[in-house]
Amino acid sequence: MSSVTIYDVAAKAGVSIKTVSRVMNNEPNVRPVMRERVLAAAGELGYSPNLSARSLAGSRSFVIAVFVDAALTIDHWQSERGADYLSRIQLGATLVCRDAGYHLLIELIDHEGPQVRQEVAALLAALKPDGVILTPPSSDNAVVLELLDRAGTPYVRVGPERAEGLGPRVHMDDVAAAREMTDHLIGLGHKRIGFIVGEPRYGASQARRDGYLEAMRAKGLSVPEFWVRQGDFTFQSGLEQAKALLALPERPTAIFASNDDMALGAIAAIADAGLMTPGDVSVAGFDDSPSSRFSRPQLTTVRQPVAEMSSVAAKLLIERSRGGASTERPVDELLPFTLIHRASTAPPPR
Amino acid sequence: MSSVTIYDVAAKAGVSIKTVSRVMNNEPNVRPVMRERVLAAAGELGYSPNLSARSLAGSRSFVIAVFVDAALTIDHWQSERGADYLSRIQLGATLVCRDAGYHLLIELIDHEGPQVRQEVAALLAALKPDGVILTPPSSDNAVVLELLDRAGTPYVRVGPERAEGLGPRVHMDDVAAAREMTDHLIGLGHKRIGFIVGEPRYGASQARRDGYLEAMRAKGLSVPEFWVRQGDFTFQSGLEQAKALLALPERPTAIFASNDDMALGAIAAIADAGLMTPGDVSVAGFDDSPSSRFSRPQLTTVRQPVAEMSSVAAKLLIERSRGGASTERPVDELLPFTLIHRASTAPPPR
DNA sequence: CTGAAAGCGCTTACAG
DNA sequence: CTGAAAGCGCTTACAG
Repeated sequence: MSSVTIYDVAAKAGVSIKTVSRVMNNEPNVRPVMRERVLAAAGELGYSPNLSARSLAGSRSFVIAVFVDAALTIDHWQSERGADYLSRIQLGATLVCRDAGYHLLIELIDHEGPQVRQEVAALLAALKPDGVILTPPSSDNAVVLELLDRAGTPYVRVGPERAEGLGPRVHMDDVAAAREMTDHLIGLGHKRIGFIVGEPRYGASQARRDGYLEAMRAKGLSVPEFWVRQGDFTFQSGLEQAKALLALPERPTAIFASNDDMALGAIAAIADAGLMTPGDVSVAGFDDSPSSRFSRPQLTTVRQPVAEMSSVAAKLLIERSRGGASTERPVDELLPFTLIHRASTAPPPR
Repeated sequence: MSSVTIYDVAAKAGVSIKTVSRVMNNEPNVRPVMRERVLAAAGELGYSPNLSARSLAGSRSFVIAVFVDAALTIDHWQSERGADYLSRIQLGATLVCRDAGYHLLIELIDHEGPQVRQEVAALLAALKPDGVILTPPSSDNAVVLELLDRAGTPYVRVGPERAEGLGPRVHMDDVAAAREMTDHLIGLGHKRIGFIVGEPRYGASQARRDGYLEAMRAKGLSVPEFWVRQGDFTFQSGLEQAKALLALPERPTAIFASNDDMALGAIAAIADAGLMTPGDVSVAGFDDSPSSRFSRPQLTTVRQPVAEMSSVAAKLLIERSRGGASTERPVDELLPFTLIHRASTAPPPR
């Protein structure tokens, strides 16, 4: 089917294509009468401007891209652990884009190896997105940032590990969140609190461990090395590391797993050991994932503003794409986390 | 930054832009020497063809769109139930698209109300995707199908409710899967098996109920009306409906919930009633969602080939986009499901 | 096997 | 407030 073009609308409305263009883009300097005529013609013909033509002729592509790490995402998907983080990123950004007439493209990027440079450069050249939302570990990747700068493509770093000076960022304070959760456990009376560290490729893993250590030290509680166990964000690793913690001569009365999947693994390990959560051992998680609510007991955890972060990122990029390089002040949005108190944490036994 | 165009490559290689175009598109009739020269020039300049220009000039856009229901998806996302189905659809299609140099666009469609027609038409006109993957309930939406046909946009219906004659489809047999799961329970010795129906807007809900009823009847087991409870695919509805089943004078010895979230709700209800799963009551689910593995006991469930369906759909569309309207035989791919036997089902007590 | 010309459907920059 | 011309970076259809 041959589609309706700007020429058809112009002919029907009896104006030039430039006037149609003005109306479609809400530009000023069109008499209301003209505007009405064009709108009517467009409506009758079912006209919708061709995105490729707009993109080629103009300076905007109406596309926002999200960069996610290919290996981690595929691994996450294929291990059937779900992809809650990516889902939330998508939710936040999609809704904003949709309202603004933009389209969201999720792009898998291979961050390891020498082909990053070429892959990202090709993507930017081919797509010419109006903006890119960078998720960890893209948010901190020097090559990606350099190529974006060089291409002049605006971007927002979501939840980056490294601080300012590297371009706009939207993030939350993982250190403070882990500290508050640890304080919550200490406040309940726990002194022996084990910690399960996450996948080292994510900067958040270190941040959460640091928050835990800070809180413990601030309260004068010593942290033997063997209380801090290396996990990888999977249920299985949570189960194994919790088992190791429970086997200690003086076993912890609480386990803080730095994500929910590992926390659920810890609860399973506690049950396997014939113990109760939280009666014998309290468990805290991090993420507020869907399964944190399905577990029994329901998990005490930290809600990250993931959808909010990507929503803010998308808004910033769309604003910028519309207004030209409007706000040149450095963007550094810190969004609040929330401690979700549920049933898996309680005072220690006795 | 001004980008590298086909003219730059042609100049550097000392050929016409048409030859560069031939090389970039792997077209025949280029001498190996020329090909090498062009490739070298393109490599040195870091050339990547502009997608908008290709799309505007040519007959392909290198974009595959996925239509998902806006209301259901937003609801799913915001209720923090995760979006496992969409994640799997994305996994399957993204990987295929990526390998083929295509881009995947997830588009939220409002299926209710009068604006569907305009919204979908505008989307197709603006994007001109090379193909559309329809997920339920888009797969069965008459307006969507009509507009796609009219626009001449190839599509594949994933998991449609209605049968042949409506365009290519890739699906699984929900009725057979529910029948087999019911047979599994009957085979364990259960005779009183309650069923929790899913959200009625999804065709799969009816299919699964039908499978359950067929299996029961085939074995000569009567199904009192109050054994079949209406849920809505949420944990909460599973909990409530299971509670109702457990309150029956002759309570069922098994509950078949037609998705995993409801099955987890049922397990919770059983625990709340001071009973054991599967010791007192067996529970079967449907979906093989991530949380089905995190639950205790782990859930016996049905694994749907969701990623495989979307992967097949993407392959079909890309093939078609490449080869012209190649295979004109009606596509009707039936993909196999798998019963996953885990710990939540066992013989009835006694 | 290779290339010159025309055109895809818009926006930009300019003129009036 | 409105429009005619040029051009965005490719592919198509044709000629040689």
